[in-house]
Amino acid sequence: MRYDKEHKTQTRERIVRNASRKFRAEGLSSTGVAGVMKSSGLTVGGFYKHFRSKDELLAEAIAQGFSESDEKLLSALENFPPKDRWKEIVRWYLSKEHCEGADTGCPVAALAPEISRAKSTVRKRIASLIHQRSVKWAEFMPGKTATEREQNCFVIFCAMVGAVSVARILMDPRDRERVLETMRNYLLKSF
Amino acid sequence: MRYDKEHKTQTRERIVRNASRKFRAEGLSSTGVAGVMKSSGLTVGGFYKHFRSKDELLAEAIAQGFSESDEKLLSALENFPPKDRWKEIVRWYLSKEHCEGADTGCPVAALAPEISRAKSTVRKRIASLIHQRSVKWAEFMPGKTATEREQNCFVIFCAMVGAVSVARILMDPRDRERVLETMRNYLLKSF
DNA sequence: TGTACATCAGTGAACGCGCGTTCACTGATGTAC
DNA sequence: TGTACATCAGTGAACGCGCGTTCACTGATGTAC
Repeated sequence: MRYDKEHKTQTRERIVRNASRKFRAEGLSSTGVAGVMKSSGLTVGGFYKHFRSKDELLAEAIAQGFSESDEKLLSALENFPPKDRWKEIVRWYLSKEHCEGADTGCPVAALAPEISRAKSTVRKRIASLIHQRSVKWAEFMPGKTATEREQNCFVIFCAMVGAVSVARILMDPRDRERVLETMRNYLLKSF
Repeated sequence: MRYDKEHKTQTRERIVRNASRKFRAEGLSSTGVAGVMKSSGLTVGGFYKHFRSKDELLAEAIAQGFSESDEKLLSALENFPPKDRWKEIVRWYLSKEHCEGADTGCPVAALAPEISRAKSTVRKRIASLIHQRSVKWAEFMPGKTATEREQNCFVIFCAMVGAVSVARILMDPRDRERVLETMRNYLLKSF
């Protein structure tokens, strides 16, 4: 073979990583296959040596976005005592950095309505990822019982998704910060 | 003239109304000018007798979506005593009907991330509509002072946007209903 | 009252462009002899 | 050790298609004379 054994795997991962950012930054239908390949230093033709279709890339890129943003979050959480960890999730999710860095942030806040219009194979996979993450996050959440933590997890998660989605529409940075701050204060004092 | 004086205005309004639904149902970049004209019983060519560009239609269609869904909501509110009106807003926004009828529902829940990627002329106009509506809704919201009501309005609005956005991704109707119900119960008991 | 002309909402073909996908090809390497 | 061949990640041109936009045209009507 022309390249070492791991070369293809690495190229594929690079494509997925770049696609993941492009999708979150520019949206699902505005991001093209050619652009993704170019941003990975490749040409269009090679795409189908790695993926069967754009939809296959889509699903993997969003999955990558979940694990990427989760990894960043969960490793930052280690420095906090278990009881305060949910507060740290709230602070990170509703931070100026996350609001401004859609390309490296939560795929749900960046793409929710477009995902709900995607092919059901894609939708199904993302729905299951949301579920998985919700279970993972629930253990950090406030609440006495597991059910309570799970419910609070969904409430807090959805509330944050909405706040970031709305904040990102606003043009004035001060307006954006006000939306984030209002939600942050509210959530932190309510649980 | 070929048509009566009001004909052109009526046609334009019809195009905006149809576009408004199509945008909310299919997304901003997936909805084409030709499709909008066809759904209004017209052909592409005539579009530019009414609008300077797709972006001009976009802004007006989203504005139309706001006033349409607000009108429906506010008229339903008249049957409830002022103190309970915010609860009715929550019940409507988090209803199964609203979740399933994106095309006639709140444009923010249906389009937030795509709006935040739109041209700044469009974004600016929508941001101001969100602001206006927030002021209008605030008077129904719980809270002792105007500031408190305004803040609660943003918290409740964002939380609902997130819940509907997330619910719409899920494929199982029971999962969707669970997300909506959890948020509904939470908001109604928290203010 | 009758005729010629102006108006203008709407038509439908055409424009260049970018899309997702296909395909014959390249060329550096590993393998067989 | 040296040569011929197979492999296969990546290339780049081409495919049909739908997009936003333009434009010469139509044809029913109102207006001028």
